[in-house]
Amino acid sequence: MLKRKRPDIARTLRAYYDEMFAAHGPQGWWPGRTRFEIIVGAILTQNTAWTNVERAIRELKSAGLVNAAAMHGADIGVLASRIRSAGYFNVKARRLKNFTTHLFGEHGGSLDRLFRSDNGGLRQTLLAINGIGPETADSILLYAAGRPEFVSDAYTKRIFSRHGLVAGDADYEEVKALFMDNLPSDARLFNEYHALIVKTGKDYCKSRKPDCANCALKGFL
DNA sequence: TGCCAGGCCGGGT
DNA sequence: ACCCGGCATGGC
Repeated sequence: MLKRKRPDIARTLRAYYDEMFAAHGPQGWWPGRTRFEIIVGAILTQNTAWTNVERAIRELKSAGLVNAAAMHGADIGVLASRIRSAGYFNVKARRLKNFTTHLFGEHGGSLDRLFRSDNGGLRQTLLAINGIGPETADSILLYAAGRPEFVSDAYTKRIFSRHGLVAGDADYEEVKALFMDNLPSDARLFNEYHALIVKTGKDYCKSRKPDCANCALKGFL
């Protein structure tokens, strides 16, 4: 069913964006130099603090492994030991390999070719790779491929459900749709918006309890 | 000292 | 279609 764009929601989302941007300024995302590094970071940061990911990427770089060919050829045990600081290192080493296996198996190792390919949708292609779920796929699409896909995450759901804009039990696609349906399809806007949400979310509330007394909800926006 | 961090998968109901 | 346990390090 096609949802009509609601002007009031659109204005509210804009106001939140403006408020966060005024408070924090441009975030300069994604924190990574190359498209491949962005993809690696997107996988490594799954349920993990970014500071731990930074160290893991440094370790990979010092071994010359932050490029598709080198990572594809690397021993999975070596990979795991290098990304140890990011946690779940055995799982994530496999996920990195799953990605490069697809990249070389289907696109000759070329990100350009992967991003150009559109057999049934690039998002579906990414989601079919074991270890790439909706948030990781959208992060790759937005920050590496430059496509206008809004990235949702735990912060987004927490903040915007507390503000009554999505249901507390909304799933990933539902939260994403709030933004996709009510904002212009603009990769630069989506880029900055998600980054600002993460920045804000980190200070938003230390507790996950909806009735947390220390929650900054009252002072937010 | 426990709780939390920019999820996702696989097996069970 | 949900629900849950597992995966693991480092910071506060």
